[in-house]
Amino acid sequence: MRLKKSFFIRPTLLVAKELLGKLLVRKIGPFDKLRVGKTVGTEAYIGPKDRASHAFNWKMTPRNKTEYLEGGHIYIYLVYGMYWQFNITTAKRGQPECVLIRALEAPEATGPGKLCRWLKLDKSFDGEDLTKSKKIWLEDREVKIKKSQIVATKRVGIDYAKEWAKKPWRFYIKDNLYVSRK
DNA sequence: GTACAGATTGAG
DNA sequence: TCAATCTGTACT
Repeated sequence: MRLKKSFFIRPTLLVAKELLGKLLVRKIGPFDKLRVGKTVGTEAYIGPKDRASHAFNWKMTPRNKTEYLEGGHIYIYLVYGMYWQFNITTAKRGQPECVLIRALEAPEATGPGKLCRWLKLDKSFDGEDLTKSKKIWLEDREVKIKKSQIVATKRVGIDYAKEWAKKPWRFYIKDNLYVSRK
């Protein structure tokens, strides 16, 4: 069952945690080639107060404007000139908050950059509505992830954000092989 | 117009 | 440890 708008329009930290264990479904190309992966790692970005967020201090640029969309949309952007980052917006329209999908349970998708390459996601998906799209969406599962299975640590690659870099806003499923980095 | 850092990755 | 690689942003 596809996740509805009401799932995403909730506190970002809660959405980040509850996205763990959900299925990301992607249909590719004219023949609807199917790629499905369980979400096993996420990070929350809560602009405008979060220094690590692109929308810190209400900053809005052509790049990050989709982060201001209503919960349930895709915010995708290029980092380091070569990797796409797949984010899902949360909260109400005008609130620049989102969840970065860092890890799927798929051997081809180790890391957020490779994840997008595997799913063939790029700028054309920026602003896509996950609750309506025919190409990509999230599905609920019978199996719920227990609280004790969720690990919270600091986020990756944002040391410049000083005290915000220490916030335990990265969530992943304990002992999952596809989460570990290096 | 120019300069430069960055929500990463894989090779060495 | 470090380079690849390029967009957005902040400068001049």
